[in-house]
Amino acid sequence: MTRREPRPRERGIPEATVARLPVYLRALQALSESGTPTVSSEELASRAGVNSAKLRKDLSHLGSYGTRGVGYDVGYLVYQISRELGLTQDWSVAIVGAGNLGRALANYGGFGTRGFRIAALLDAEPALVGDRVAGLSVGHIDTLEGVVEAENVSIGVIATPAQAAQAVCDRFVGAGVTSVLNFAPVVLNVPPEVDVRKVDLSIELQILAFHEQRKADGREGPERIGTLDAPPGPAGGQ
Amino acid sequence: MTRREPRPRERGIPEATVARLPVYLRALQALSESGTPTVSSEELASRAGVNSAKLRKDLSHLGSYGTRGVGYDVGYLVYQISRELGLTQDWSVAIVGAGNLGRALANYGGFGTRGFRIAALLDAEPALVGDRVAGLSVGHIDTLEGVVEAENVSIGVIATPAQAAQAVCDRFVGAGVTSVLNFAPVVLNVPPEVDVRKVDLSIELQILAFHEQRKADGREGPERIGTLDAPPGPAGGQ
DNA sequence: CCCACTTTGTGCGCGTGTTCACAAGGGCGT
DNA sequence: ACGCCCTTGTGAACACGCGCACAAAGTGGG
Repeated sequence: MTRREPRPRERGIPEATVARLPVYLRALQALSESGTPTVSSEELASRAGVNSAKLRKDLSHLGSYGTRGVGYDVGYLVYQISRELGLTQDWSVAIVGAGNLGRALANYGGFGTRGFRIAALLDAEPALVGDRVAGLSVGHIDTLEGVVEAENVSIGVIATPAQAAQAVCDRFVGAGVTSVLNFAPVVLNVPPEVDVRKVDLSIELQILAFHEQRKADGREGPERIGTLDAPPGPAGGQ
Repeated sequence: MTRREPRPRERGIPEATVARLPVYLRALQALSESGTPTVSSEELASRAGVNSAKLRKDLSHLGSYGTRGVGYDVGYLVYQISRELGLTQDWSVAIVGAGNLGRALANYGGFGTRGFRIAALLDAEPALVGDRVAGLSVGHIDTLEGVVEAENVSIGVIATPAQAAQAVCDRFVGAGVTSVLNFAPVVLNVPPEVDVRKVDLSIELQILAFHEQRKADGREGPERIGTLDAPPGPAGGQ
């Protein structure tokens, strides 16, 4: 019934590959700027921090853009990857939350790569409205729907506190936004046609802490050291 | 030879599970605060945005902490997950880069969850040194090694521009830091014993753009529309 | 004390992703 | 024009993660 199709891979590029294409693109752009005309899979893989076989398989999903015995033409690959990622057109982005994070995002060098345009930076706090950040003026959250429509915003960025995130998300969705990038530490509920990606600082830190603990355990000897281990007990916890 | 062991899963918890534990933990903490004593896998899974079978399997890696017919004791699970993630001890974190991003991170509510202590916020820019952010004073980057040693920092956060990232990383590693959280858009080179996690805004945006383009293609009709498709050509790129 | 109901814990099949290893293909020197 | 050497593209084996579906286990009511 509500069975979700495993997304029949609309045109054949695996999700894992899509996630790596931007990394390749960045490495290629650096090569391009340094005037390098061609690059081997080995070299590019090393710069992207991946295995060269994986790189070749990833690129093979886009087509046969390499030349055996030579490598890949840098400029050509940049173009092909950009096109595949949809960066040959401009995407309008609206950021909600003009705190430090929202400002950091807005200042993030033309949003890291060309292809993205910040249509608006909005906040609920009247004191912030009107501030100038990265060449644009902070708008009030109530203008969200208007901006989304007028500027044809398709990607919404949520840089608000956790409590506000779901409400902002709902407004984005209601206004027609179909992709959301969420920096707030909450799980967002959205209709299935909307894509959500989450960036969560504290989760990343906790994952690092886990591995760090592993390493520390190893160093201090594998014997269970005297953990002051009176677990709350399944009955009385909290 | 340089064959990398596939990491024999030191104590049995799959990486994918580790990445979800913090999400469960957050949901559980919310339940705990609202006074809920027990929760079923179904309910918790829904709040965490995952499948309930997956949740049960994840939790089963920590041990048998549920009660059949009842569910999980919220307080007890909070404790067990915290312990597994290493959050029952405090980790010292140093942040390099006191721009908007660094400040956003420093202000991130006691770093999202207890278990982390910001030992220092450093920057290379003399004009920023001495600023007070989130109750601490911005230090100079040259004090990095001293701080790492004195405060026993094991996790380094890089919130600098791309050009500076590798150098900062090298200093972290040289000073004995074994986990790095990198916000700069570069691939860091580190010795194998160091863990690096990357958070990259522009990559996330590009992935969203990819899917957005897919959706748009679908809407405009599946026929290849007249892409002004004169690819630079493998010969003349750049 | 037993039975019906609820919910956990997990065996299993499937799809995805990763890596090795090699055949196919193209350039370049002679 | 030929053959060597380099690098791509991919078949196949393997590892991993996911989700279904069900047996095991504990609860509460009569």
